[in-house]
Amino acid sequence: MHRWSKLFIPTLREAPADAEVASHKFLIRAGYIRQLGAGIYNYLFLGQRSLNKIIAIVREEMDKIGQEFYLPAILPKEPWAESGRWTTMGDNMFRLKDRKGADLCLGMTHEEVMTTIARGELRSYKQLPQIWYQIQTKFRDEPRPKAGLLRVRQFIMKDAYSFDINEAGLDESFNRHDVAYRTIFTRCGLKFVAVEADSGAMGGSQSQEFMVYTDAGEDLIASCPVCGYAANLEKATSRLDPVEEIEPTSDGNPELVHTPGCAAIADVAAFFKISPASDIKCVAYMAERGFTGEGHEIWLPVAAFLRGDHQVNETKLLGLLGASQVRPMHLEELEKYFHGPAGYLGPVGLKPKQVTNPGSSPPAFSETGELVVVIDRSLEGRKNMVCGANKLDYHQRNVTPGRDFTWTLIADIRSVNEGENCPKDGCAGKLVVGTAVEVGHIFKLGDKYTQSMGARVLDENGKEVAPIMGCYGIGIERILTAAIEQSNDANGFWLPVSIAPFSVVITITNSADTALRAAGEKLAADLESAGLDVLLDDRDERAGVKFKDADLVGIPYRINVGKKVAAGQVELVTRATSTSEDVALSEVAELVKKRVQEELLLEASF
RNA sequence: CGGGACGUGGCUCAGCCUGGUAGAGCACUCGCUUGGGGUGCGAGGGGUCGGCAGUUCAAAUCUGCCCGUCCCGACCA
Repeated sequence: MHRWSKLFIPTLREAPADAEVASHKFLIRAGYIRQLGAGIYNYLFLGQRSLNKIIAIVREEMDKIGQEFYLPAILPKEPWAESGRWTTMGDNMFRLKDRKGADLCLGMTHEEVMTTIARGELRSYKQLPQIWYQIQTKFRDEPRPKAGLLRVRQFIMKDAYSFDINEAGLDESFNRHDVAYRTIFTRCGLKFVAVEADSGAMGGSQSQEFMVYTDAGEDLIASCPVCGYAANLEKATSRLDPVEEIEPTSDGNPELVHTPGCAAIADVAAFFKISPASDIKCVAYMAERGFTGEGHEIWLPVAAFLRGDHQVNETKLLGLLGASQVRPMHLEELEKYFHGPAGYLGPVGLKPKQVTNPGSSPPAFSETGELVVVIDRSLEGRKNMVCGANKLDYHQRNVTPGRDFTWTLIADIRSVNEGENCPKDGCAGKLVVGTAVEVGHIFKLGDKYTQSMGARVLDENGKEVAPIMGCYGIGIERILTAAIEQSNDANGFWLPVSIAPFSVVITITNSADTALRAAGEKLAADLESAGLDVLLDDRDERAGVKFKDADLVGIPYRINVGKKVAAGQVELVTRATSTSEDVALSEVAELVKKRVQEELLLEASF
């Protein structure tokens, strides 16, 4: 029996000043967590209890498709050196040395270690497929931890890895995770959406994120309310309405125009009395692509051109270039590659590098040419546009892509905007953009790790092949955080029964009244023997204090044992709706049990 | 890593500009009181004012350096 009077549930009347989002404030006020350092938290009794319930659900569903391992959190350098990520992971990896001076790191993900196991043990296609998972603490030295448990430096992750002999097998493993994840998030009571996602610079053919819409989220999701299309903004596309071209002037050929002080898109549009959609904007980057033999970064100059009213999507650009990062060009670099100043950059007269391995990814570029010129698809077929002239205070008009300038690559490198047309054929929907929290991610890795680390099995023809992998993650704390974000009010929050630390709290309104105490004790025992997690609030506090605490800490049901007990009645309060109903003391245990079971069934009935 | 803010008892904050006894509310302890939405009264305990150095007769207060935390951006699951 859990008696509140004996437990450590340090509730706070006020939230710490540095808590911004609801989940952060309430996790602390409700005594779930306490901060130890930036992005480092102690999980107290209620918090740990809730996380344990989440973990139990994850484990139950994962056991249906895979096998649970437990890998170390402290890892030697070698596997990371083999995959190349010892270098490329950069500062996000916590690194340390042992007493002998050997390099170690704290695990931020476990592809390498899992691949080490596969390499050592798997020999035949007959041993495939394999799905291995673990529930483990991960460490990532986030540049900016924030929002309580939303972005932290130590967190619990369920990570799974699949090994298959071929693409069809990977499809199957991927789909099984898709189903498992949907079941897990549904059972946890989350209103989630599965979206197409970017698979990152490491490649991979398919990538899907599980998102919960909330203002506290850091990801932007574009979705179509008509057909259900949903994608991370890093990946989302749209169909653009055709742009009405402006009429050419004079002979229709590019013409230099003096445009003093027009360094911004808005200035240019106003000067020429055109829509920004008829202006070509230039964003100049230096992109990092790998390392030289000596370990120096290789930087590539890149000019990205797109419509004046569009924004560069750097994730798309990175993927296109096979680059690990981009940064804006410095002034002297602009001068070197464009021979012109910022605000007046344009594509005419540039010397683009050429792709030397067409059709391959990532692209390789010729030595000839000065920079990689990338233009967005939306410029294809356009004409008579305005762009910078690579000369201070001058623009050009009558510029037509293809006729007046060429490029290295043409691709979708822009971010969609709310209100643009859904990209699905025949769909008339308009995209909406919302913020969301990522609670899970599944994606097809391919053979990057098995290839580079030398994992090989024999296929049915006796030929050596590298198994292809999928990897699949769930952020345990983020499930709790997202659940709080989606269900809170001024007084606190309420969790789904499946992940709440307790299903029901029994509030003895006056602990000094021995009859009430006895009734509460008996009711708690009854509910407990009915299989429910019960918290008995037997503290010597005023009723108001107990009500406030009960509303705060996330427990979905409350039974008030008070003066109506004399008439054989108690009150059953449903936290989510703040509704109260009088129920016979003799029947309330059965009723609550029924409600709880119904809710669990509903959550499990996906 | 760039920009900004902050650091005073467990929490929320005042005091700092203009240097001179360290404060309030909440929380905590004890007593009484009250007993259905954070009761009321009284008496208490608790703070190297983030750290170090400097200026000064004297520093929470002024100066410098460092550390830490939060927010925006960059980055990232």
